[in-house]
Amino acid sequence: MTGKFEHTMDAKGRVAVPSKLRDELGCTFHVAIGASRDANGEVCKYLVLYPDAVWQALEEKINSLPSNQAAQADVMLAYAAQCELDAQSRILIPQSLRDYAELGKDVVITGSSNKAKLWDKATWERRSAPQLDAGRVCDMFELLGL
Amino acid sequence: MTGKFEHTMDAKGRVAVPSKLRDELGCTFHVAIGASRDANGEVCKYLVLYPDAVWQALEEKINSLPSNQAAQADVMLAYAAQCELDAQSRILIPQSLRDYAELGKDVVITGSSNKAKLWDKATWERRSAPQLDAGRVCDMFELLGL
DNA sequence: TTAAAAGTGGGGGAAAGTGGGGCAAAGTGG
DNA sequence: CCACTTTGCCCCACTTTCCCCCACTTTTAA
Repeated sequence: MTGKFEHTMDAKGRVAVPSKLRDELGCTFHVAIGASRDANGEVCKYLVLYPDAVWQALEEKINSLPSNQAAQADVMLAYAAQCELDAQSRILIPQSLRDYAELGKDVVITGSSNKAKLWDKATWERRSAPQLDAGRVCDMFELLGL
Repeated sequence: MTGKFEHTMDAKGRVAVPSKLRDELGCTFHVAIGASRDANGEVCKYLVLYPDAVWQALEEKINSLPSNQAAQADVMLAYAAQCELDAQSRILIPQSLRDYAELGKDVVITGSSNKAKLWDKATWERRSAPQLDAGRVCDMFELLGL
C-alpha cells in the first residue's frame, strides 16, 4: 500500500477510506493505536489500519507477550476495533481512538506496505516536512545503498 | 475480541454486555476472578468473562493443578459463576465478585482476544493511562518486532 | 460535455444502554 | 409454621447512540 490521501473526518467520526487502498484493506479490517519516534527522538501518535490477515498475526504476537507486559497487551487490545465499510466506503473511528491520536477534522491517510496509517493532518505535517528536505532524502538513498 | 466500553453497573449489580462482544461471548458464559501485574510490579484485580469453550479448557487446567495448589483451585472455582444474559443483554455480577474486583458504579469492559475483562473504571484508568504514553506504545512495537 | 465514481454532510429510525417497579424464590428470625 | 427481609429476575419506560439512507459537491474518466 502506498500513497498519501487528505480526507476529512465528519462530526460523527467517520472517515472515507481512499479508493486506492480499499482493495488491499478489504471491507472489514482492524484499527489500532500506533506510535513511532523520529530521528530527534520525538514521538508521535497515529492509528493503524490492518487488513484482517495482518491483524491476526499481530494479535497472536500480543498474546505471546511475557506476563510482565500484560498491561501493554491489555491496552493494545482495548484500543483496537474491527471496522466495516459503510455504503459510502467510510469507517467509524471509535471515540477512544480519536482521542488517542488527537484527530481533528482534517486527517491524512498514508499507505505503509502491508497496512495503512491514519494521522491528524497537523501531526503528519510536523513529522513529514523535515524528511522532505533534499539532504535527508539523499542520506536515505545512501543508507539504502543506491 | 477487542475494544473498550464504558458502562454502568446499577444498584442491583447488573452490567450490560457491549453488543460488539455478544456474538463471541454467546448468551451463556462464565465470570471469574483475574489479576495481573503492571510494569511497576503493582497488581490490580478485575473480572474475566470466558466464552463457554474457553472456560471448559481453563477448568480442566485448574483440575490438573498439583495438590499443593488445591487452595488456589478451590478459590478460583468458588469465585466463578455461570451467567446468562437477561432480556436487556445484561448480566448480574454476584456480590462476592463485585467485592473482589471492587466494582463501583462506573465500570469498563475490554476485549482481550478470546475473552473479555471487566474493571472498575478507576482501576482501568490507573492501569491504562501510563501505557497510552506515546513512548510506551513505541516500546511495545519494538518489542513486537514491528 | 457528460457520465460515473469518490468524497462529504446530515436527518431519522432502530438498536443499545440505563434505571426502576414489582413479583417470586430463597433465606432469616421469631 | 408463619411473617419478614433479601436476592435474583422479568417487565416496562426512557434516553442516548449508532447506523442506514439520501442528497449534494467534487473529481476522474470517457
